[in-house]
Amino acid sequence: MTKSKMNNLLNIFKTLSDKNRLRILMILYEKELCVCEIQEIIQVTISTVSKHLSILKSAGFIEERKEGKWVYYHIAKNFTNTPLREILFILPSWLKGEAEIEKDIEKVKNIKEVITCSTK
Amino acid sequence: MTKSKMNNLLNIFKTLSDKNRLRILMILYEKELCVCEIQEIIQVTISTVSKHLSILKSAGFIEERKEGKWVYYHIAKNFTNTPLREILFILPSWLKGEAEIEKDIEKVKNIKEVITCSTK
DNA sequence: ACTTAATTTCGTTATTGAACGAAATGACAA
DNA sequence: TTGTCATTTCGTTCAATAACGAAATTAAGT
Repeated sequence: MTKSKMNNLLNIFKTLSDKNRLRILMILYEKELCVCEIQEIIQVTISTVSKHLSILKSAGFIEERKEGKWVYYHIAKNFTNTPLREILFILPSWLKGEAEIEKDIEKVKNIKEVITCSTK
Repeated sequence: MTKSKMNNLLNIFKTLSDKNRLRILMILYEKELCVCEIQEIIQVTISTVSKHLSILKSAGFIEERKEGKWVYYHIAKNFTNTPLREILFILPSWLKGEAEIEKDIEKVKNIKEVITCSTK
């Protein structure tokens, strides 16, 4: 059963109506990251990060890739619909220069190559 | 005190996260309408319509024009920021063909030229 | 199998937001 | 100024959602 355009669009807007989800999207534009790395940057509990990721994923914004113990998330490459594709394309331009986002991106760059979530 | 890009964008997405507000926007693309005409179409109480309109207005999506006893609302012509302008431009294409929206638009076309809110 | 680490799920709490009806406000006409 | 109609504001109720910690799940490595 296919969702209506209306419900799909509402789901997209609701997904984007949370600051931490926008922050997560913006850091994923920079680099594919695992849950614990995202938690390092966003600074909420791991369960909250996981919940945000599941919301972003079910709306089609991000995709996951499992590798060993880790689950990596990246911006979606396969788009399920037009609004999603167009928003993913334009979103970074809307938040460019925002101080909080720039800080997060800076943190992404300082994340070590080898994952060391528990031995941070 | 200027709002941050982040808060502005969040406000835009929150404003668009409600079905009745999307319906109101879509009928206003068709034609400038007063509060009671919008109520006729959307079918919620007048106070609820008024609340939605104030939210749409404060986010910059619509503007008002007072004429006698009536307050007419139309899609904004003066944009306060980039995301707003771009979304207002593209939104109709995202909801084109949606059954519920088409029905609302049909109702707009059948609204009489002379306003007769109380003598409907 | 057993332990450890990463992630998800569950149950709870606190906040936000949509809807309603009633009361208040604003504008015009008699 | 009084009455009427359009709209907004206020107070309340109910549903949705973000956050947390604890428990459950999943995947290696020993």
